[in-house]
Amino acid sequence: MSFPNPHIKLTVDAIVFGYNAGKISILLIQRKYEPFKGQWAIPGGFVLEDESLEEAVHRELKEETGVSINYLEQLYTFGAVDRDPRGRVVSVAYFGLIHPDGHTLEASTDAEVAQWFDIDELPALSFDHKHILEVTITRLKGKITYEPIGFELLETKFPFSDLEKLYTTLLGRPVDRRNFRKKINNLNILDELDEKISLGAGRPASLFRFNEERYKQLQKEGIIFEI
Amino acid sequence: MSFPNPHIKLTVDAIVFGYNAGKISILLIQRKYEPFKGQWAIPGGFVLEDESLEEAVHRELKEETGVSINYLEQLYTFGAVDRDPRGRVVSVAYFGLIHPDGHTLEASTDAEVAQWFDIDELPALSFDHKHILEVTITRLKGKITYEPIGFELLETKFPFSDLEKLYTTLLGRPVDRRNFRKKINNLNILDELDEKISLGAGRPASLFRFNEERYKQLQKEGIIFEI
DNA sequence: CTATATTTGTGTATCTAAAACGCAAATAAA
DNA sequence: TTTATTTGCGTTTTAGATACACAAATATAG
Repeated sequence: MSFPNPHIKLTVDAIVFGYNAGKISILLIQRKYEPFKGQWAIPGGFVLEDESLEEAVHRELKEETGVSINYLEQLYTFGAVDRDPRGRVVSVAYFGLIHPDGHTLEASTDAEVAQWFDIDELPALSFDHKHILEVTITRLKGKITYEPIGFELLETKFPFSDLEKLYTTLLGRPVDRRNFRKKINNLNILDELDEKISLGAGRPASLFRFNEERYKQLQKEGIIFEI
Repeated sequence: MSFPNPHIKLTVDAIVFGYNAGKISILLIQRKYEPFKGQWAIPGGFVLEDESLEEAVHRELKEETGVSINYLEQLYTFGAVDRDPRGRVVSVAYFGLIHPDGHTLEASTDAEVAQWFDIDELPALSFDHKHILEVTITRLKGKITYEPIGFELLETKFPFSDLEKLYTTLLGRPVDRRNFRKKINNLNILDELDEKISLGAGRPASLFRFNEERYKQLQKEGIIFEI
C-alpha cells in the first residue's frame, strides 16, 4: 500500500475538572462557529502539523478558556466514523484537574464563553461530547479509589476536612474520617503547616500542603492506595 | 479558526501477545516497503476514511499477519512530531492476547513475513515501535495484577498448572499454588471438565475451560482481582 | 460571662482477607 | 516395587481494613 491521503482530521479535547464548595465541575466553552454554533462543548481543537498532541491540547485549552494547567493525562481516542458532521475527525481526549479559584476564565479563539458547569447540571453538548464526558467521569471515579489524585483540585493550603469532603463527593459515599486520615498520613504525602484556620464554629483546623516530591516518589515505587 | 488541513496521517498498530511453553511472545511483521524496508515492526497501517479505529486495526492485523482476534483494547495514542520519517503520523495503539497455536500466520499486504518473537529476544524495530512495546508490556504486567486477563493466552482446555505458569511468567515472580488456586476458584471463572491429562510424570491434571459468560458478568459487577 | 453547639483530632478493638505452610493422592520413570 | 514428580487441597498466622467513642478547641446563643 502506498502512502495514502484520506481526509482524516485530528483533534484534541481537554476535559478539565474543578472542585469548589463540595461540588465537582467541568470546564466547557460555548462554540463561536458552526457546527453546533452557540452550543456548549469540551474545549479542544485541531492538532497542528508541527506540535505534539500534548502541546496541542495545552495550547487549545489556553486559547479557548485562558486556563493553563501543568498536567493533562491522555484518556482515550475517539474515532467513530460519524462523530463530527464536518467529516472524519478523530479526537484524542485528555483530562486534568485544577482548583477553579486559581484560574481566571478568558474565552477567545473558537469560543464565545468559557464557563464551569456543575457535573450534575450539564447543558446539552456538541458532537459526541456527552459520551466523552461519561467515559471520563467513570475513569476519574475509578482512578481515585486506587491512586491519590485529587490534590490538584484543592487550594495549595487546605484543612484536612476539605480533602475528606472531596473524597466523599468523588466517591459518592461517606468515608470514615479517622481511617481516611490514617491512610493519607501513612503515605506521608501531606506536609502539616504551622498555620491554622477557623471555619465558623468548632476547633480550628491545621492547614496542610500537598507534597508533590513525595507523590512522584510514591509513583516511582509503584505504591498504590485504596480507599 | 476555519477547518484546517494539516497533513497529519492516522495509523493504528496492533500489539498482539502470545504465550506458549512458558514464553511470552509478540507478533511482528517484516516491512515490505520503505521506510524501514526489511526491518521488523508492529503490525498496523493507515486508517481509512470510512472505517472506525477498531475496524482499521482488525483489518490491518488480518491483512498483515492473517490473524483474526475478537478483542483488541485501545492502549495509547502516540503523537510525537518526528516519530515517522514520512511526515506527521499519529498512531493509535491497540493490544490483544491470543494463543499462537490456534492461528496460522500469513503475511500479505505491506508485510514480507509475520512471525512470533520471544519477548526477551526482540529484533531491532522500526519507527518508535520499541517505545510502544515498552509501554504495552508495562501495561500488560500492571493489568494482570488486578484483572483476570490472560485466559485468552491459553488453549481452550488447559490444566491449572498452565494458568499458574502463565501468571508466574507474566508477573516475573513465583505465586503460591494453593493461594492462587483459591483466588481463581473464588471467582468461579473456570469450568472443570471431566477430562484429565497426563503431562510426563506425576498425577494427571484435570482440564479446565475459561467461562467467558461468567467473566463478563464479573466485569459488569466491577469485581476485581488481586494476585 | 456561661452554657451549648460545632468542628477537629486521635487510639483501640474487631473483623476480614491475604500469606505462609505441609501432606496425601495419582501417576511416570527408574 | 520403589522413587521421583506433579496435582490437589486445608489450617494457621499475619497484616490490613473497618468499626467505633471521646477529648480538645473554638464560635455562638442566651
